[in-house]
Amino acid sequence: MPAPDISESEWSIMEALWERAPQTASEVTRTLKPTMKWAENTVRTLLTRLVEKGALKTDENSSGTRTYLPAVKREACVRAESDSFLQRVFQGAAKPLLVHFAQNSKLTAEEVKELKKMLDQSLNR
Amino acid sequence: MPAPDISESEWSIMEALWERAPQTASEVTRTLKPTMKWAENTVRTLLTRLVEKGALKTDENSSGTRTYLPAVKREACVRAESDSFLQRVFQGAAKPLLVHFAQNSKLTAEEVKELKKMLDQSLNR
DNA sequence: GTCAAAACACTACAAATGTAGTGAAATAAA
DNA sequence: TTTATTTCACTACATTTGTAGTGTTTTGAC
Repeated sequence: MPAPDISESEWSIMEALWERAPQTASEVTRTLKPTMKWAENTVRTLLTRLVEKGALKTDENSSGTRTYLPAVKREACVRAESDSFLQRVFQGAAKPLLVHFAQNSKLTAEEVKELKKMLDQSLNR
Repeated sequence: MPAPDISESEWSIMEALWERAPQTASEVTRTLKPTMKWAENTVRTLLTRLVEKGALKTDENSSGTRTYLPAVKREACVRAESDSFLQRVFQGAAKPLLVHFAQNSKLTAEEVKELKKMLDQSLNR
């Protein structure tokens, strides 16, 4: 069960279902309506593809309608995407990546404090 | 000149040319030969596509052979890719991203020190 | 000048992605 | 039960990506 490849459009679907599951196709459509202006059939196609990829599972609910839910954990997908991004853009070097995002993000003092703590912890581990 | 979309294979080509430019198609092929085992024509196709996208420029060199060189700065592409990744996988929230990479990278004490400094600097700016 | 080697322009073609449309089947409403 | 609505399975189709092959044109080596 290696985390499947999830394309950009597909991520939106996954997020909706990681957020709340199970949902029917029309529920997902309504959930995403404000952000993405997709036809319902587009959402259905993406749902089907994600099931084929093994990223989602599907079920008939009591009333006979099909519902969808994640088959892979968000964490696993985030990890896979992150690794691939790290390789592709930063050639696997975490420090430059961290530098980039540290420099380009507006963080609050609070967040900076937390991050510094995390960094320290990452050392003796 | 918004940074063009550069696919995974294309990144390898770009890296070679950001590293050293200009290079002819065969030079790029030789440069990448150890890593990617691509036919020379594959490299040529990618070079052509990158020129079409505006990511590379091309020139006849004195001896009549065509040479390639970057038309966009690595920094700009890194930024574009990073932004899109940040949106897609972390919904635009830099802190979780930084937490993720801080936790999943083995950094040296030295690197941690530098990063903490960067974080501090990112504050008063 | 002839011929092999290198360079290049075109073409190829399958898989993945984005984005639906069509038509049948099931369900709810009248 | 006839009809309108919803759900779904299939099909569609243009782009992008990965990965070359073919065939022509140059060019460098005799």
